[in-house]
Amino acid sequence: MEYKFTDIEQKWQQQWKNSNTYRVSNTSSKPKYYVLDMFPYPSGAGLHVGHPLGYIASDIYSRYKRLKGFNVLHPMGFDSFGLPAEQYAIETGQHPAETTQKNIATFKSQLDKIGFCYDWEREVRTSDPSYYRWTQKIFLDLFNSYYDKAANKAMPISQLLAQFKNTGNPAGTHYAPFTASQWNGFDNKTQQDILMHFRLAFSKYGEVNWCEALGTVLANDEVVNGLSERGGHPVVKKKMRQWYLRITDYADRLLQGLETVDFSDSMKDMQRNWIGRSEGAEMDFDIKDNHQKLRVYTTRPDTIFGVDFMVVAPEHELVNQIKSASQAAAVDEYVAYVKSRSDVDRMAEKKITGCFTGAYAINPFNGVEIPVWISEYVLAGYGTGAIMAVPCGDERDFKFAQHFNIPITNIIGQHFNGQEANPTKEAILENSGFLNGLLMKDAIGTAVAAIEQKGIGIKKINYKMRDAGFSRQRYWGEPFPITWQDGVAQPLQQTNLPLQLPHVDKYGPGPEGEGPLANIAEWVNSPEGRRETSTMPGYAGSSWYFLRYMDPTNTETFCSRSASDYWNQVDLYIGGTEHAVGHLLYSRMWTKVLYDLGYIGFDEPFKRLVNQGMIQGSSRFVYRIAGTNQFVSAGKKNEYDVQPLHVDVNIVDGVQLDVEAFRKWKPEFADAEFVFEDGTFSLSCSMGAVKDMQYICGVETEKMSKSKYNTVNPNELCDKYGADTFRMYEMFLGPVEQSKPWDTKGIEGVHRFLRKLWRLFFDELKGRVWNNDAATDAELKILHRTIKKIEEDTERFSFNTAVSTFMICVNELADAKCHKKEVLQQLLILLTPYAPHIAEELWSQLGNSGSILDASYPVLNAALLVESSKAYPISINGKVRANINLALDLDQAAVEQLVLQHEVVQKWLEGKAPKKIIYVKNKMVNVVL
RNA sequence: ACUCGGGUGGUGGAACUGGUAGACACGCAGGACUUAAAAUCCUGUGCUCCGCAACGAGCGUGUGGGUUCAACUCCCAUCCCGAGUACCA
Repeated sequence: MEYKFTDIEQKWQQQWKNSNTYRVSNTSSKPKYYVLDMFPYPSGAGLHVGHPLGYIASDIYSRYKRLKGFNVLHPMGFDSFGLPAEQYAIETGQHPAETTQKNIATFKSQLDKIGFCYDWEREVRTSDPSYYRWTQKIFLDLFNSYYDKAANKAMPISQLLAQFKNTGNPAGTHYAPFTASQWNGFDNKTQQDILMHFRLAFSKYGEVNWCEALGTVLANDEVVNGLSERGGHPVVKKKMRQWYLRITDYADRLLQGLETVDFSDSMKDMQRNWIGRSEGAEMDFDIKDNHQKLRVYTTRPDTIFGVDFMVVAPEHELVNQIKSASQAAAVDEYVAYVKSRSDVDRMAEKKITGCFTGAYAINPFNGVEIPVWISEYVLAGYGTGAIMAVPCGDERDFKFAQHFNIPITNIIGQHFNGQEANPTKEAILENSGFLNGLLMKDAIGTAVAAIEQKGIGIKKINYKMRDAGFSRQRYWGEPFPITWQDGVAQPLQQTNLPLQLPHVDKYGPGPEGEGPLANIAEWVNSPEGRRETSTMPGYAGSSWYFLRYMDPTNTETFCSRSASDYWNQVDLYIGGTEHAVGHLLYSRMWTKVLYDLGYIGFDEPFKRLVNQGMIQGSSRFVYRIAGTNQFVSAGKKNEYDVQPLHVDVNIVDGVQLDVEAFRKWKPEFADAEFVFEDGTFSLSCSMGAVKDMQYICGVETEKMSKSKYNTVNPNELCDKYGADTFRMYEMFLGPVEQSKPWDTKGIEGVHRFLRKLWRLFFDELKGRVWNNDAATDAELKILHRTIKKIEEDTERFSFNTAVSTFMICVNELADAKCHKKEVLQQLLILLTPYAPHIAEELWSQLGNSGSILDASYPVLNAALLVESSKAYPISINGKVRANINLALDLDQAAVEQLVLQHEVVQKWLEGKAPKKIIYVKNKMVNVVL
């Protein structure tokens, strides 16, 4: 009986489906465990071998946890709203709903082929109205909430409204103060406009990243180097009315929350950098001969006496009010120049530019007059849009001063060499008035105190992170449940949700930069007013999907409190690093809001995050002699004028090209001729493969993509070797977290292992070979060593070494000719998470009924691993020279005595006594001469 | 430039708290079975040297130094690769 993996896998996949093996209940006496994959965007290309890496890892862990007695939630769904589907729709004339439907079907069939244990009854799709009605509902919650700074949490906006009515807005908030009577005197529009400044989801005119080619606004993290992340189109700044999420109010909690979760250091670091918290002070400088004050932000108030000039962002509103008559023309010209420069220009050439405004600020501590400049290196959007420049301590300020010949004041003595700025905090201050003699890092506090005491500034914390843009001028996304009446946003009643996306035939942009929805008059003009025509961004639906899996069919709420209380946080979340600052920050924020509003009982969504590495493609090249249909082997390519062409990796064995397959690959290569590695030449006529005539391809590691012909379809590997082999091979390739190029070559080794395992049970000739004999101690030792190692490896996500452990175990059992059920049965349970199909099959062949997933996990008998004595290496001065057999219960003194009697040790000692003998229990003995 | 990872055989990678570096697998070489192939099995495989051989010696984890009886592992310096951020005051 041989290992017929195709039959076995089909049989069990069907069996699992029929008996609902993977259905999960929300009521169980078992402890819960929630394993989640970042759900995929169902693109038209289907899965390639890179995608399932994380899914296999999570599947292994889920099955392992289930065997260990947990009630495991392991769902899957689709992030099915988004730009590519819409782009594809425009290109092919199909509706995104149709293509999405088709793509999801392909994805699901591919996933099922690998044998994942998803509970498909919990599947979610973000583009389903039954799903996005809740995305819209949560949006309304965001819209109807504000961040209460005192309580440090989100509260219903009705509370704020009551406060405005009764006591007004006190001084010190981000909005100008007003009294209750003032508030009550405002008309509705004014009141609503003010409330808009507090809502967590709010609308305002703002500079946005506008991408002309895509016809939409992009979030900061969707823009890379001034180009769109998708497609690489230029992005410009544009003023538009947009929706935003007030994520900046959560900056501190997003930062603090990182302390409570188990993410990798680099992941936490990326989030910290993105949030970009900095502590400093804001202070006002009087402008000479002018009533204006210039407010700057600095993290180094200790350097206040080293300020040689001020720099204001060119867009700053103060510029026009303070520029002197003589400098006005130059300032206007410079501002025009800056406006003409796009982000791409700025990135490409960073040169020092600027213009003196003619105005002077007064240093409040010594009355010195400081020239005020404008320059594009100061950003309008950060801090106050103005800085105090300290050239001896800041590199950019220094270069600016040098470029414009501004004299530099040295306040750090020898620490400043005049050649470059020194940003140290360890210097003793000089030329610094009341700060003289203080260490800079101590002077920061002193300076802030003085600033606050003078009433010219306050301590201030700033963040790099901006509020998140939340609207897109696109069709394929969630419509906003908002209508506009006389410039006031009106939320839709919750009972009217979902607000369904209308069907359109044309996806072209609407007028004035609006989205395609603006073209549908009957939709835009609703009885309640004019509908919002933009849609929500891709991250809306993915910010809360992990909650919906807990209670996927609830029609009363997005997720009942009892369900979210039971499943609680995602215990293990697996996905790529590319979502470090996008999805992960947004979903963390949404979770905090839902927690603040009392919908859920936890404020961090993901307890532990594991980032799987990217599997890159390993491309193969053939070299065509320019202008001919002749191809040169890699080793000879330098002798000709060649043009490298990507060749399908699936017709290359390692690096050796299958010449016949190549001729059949594309019609243009049908009569290709070859110059082989040994220099021999082939004729175009078909000829049998001659052994020594090898065509060697070039190799390069690149991103996996169809156009590079380096994609490998998991379906084909499953057909050829079986899903179990495929799963184990993906794991065997290396650590899950590591990126690595795909190489199909080694898959044979894993396949051989599974066949060898099969032969422990069945022999091709003899048939059944497993038996019911009692296992020997030696055999049980092999088993229990494996139990121990597999458990350790699985727990710490070291799946590659776990696969090795299985191989060693099977090799040892085969060598020992051990075919005993007592041992094999336990081994199968260990193997189940990794190779579920073959484990199920052999489990039932051994005469067990029911799924192996309901078997009890083997218990380690540690006593079986203990040896009575052990061979220890003896090293002399760190170098191993001999071995000695020692009983395990010996103490240091007894070991020393035995070691000294050892003939090799005596030879080295030459009659002298050793300095000391080190005995590391269970490891080794070292003699120091 | 800054921050975070990472450099181990021909290749992918093991070595968990410092304790016999190179597990396991691929590849390669040789052999058995076979008319032959496939499949399977066995042996060898870091480098260098000595020898017919058993055996033995030396060198080896990017590079240079240090701590230690003992370093892939810890410390200092330096080079290279990858990821992220990019005028954030």
